[in-house]
Amino acid sequence: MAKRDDYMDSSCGCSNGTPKRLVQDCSSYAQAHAKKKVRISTRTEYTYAPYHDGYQWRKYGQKMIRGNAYPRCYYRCTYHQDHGCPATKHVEQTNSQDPPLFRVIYTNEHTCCSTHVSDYMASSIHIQQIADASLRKVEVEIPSLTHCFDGHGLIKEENDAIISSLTAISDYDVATSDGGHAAVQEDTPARMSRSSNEASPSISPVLLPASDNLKTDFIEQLEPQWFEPLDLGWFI
DNA sequence: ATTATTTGACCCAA
DNA sequence: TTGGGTCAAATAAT
Repeated sequence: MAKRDDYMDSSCGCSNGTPKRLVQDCSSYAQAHAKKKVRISTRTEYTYAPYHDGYQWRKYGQKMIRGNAYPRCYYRCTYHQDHGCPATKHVEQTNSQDPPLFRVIYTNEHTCCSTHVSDYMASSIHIQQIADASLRKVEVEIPSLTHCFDGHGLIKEENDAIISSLTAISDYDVATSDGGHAAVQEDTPARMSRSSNEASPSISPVLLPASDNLKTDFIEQLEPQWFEPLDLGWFI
């Protein structure tokens, strides 16, 4: 097995193209350790979905950090061994709210561009974050509504409608930004990925038109705390 | 059987 | 000596 410093010599050639989030700190700095041969880029993000950033990660450790209530989990790129990708990330929960907010510290850029998902998929993952966060918040505040309709839940259906409508909006953006090559009605990798995610709600393959009313209602129901970490600027 | 995760041990900089 | 980061054997999941 490669020693821990072996991959530090790799160059960081490609941008990772992760979905937009609240980026608190984005910096490059020379490590204090003299034996490190390259500058190591790091950035810290806060997100409600630390495990869905468009890349595949493998956990290699977990540690309780002094002064923290929650453990820090260590992940490296799944293709670390195959392609020598140097990207790693640390994930730690920052509070006990519902949904909990996570701090994610990314170290090094991906060099395994084969793992890089399209902006389309990243955007879809972003939509999923918004919908899931919205669903969890409503379930906490109005738990009785989640038991409507034989347990399938009114809220879940609303959630699916939100996802469908937001996806339609996103699809329109993609279709108009890539010269019309995006096939809105086809099953996309993003949609297939979502359907295979056990934590994700099911999504109808039939896309609903993006309703201005729904869009407006959705935005009005969101409190400012949901805008900032999820960066809804692109949506508004 | 293969792949991913868990977790105690180890390394090393501060 | 301490604490953060990583290793690697054991275990779990697929």
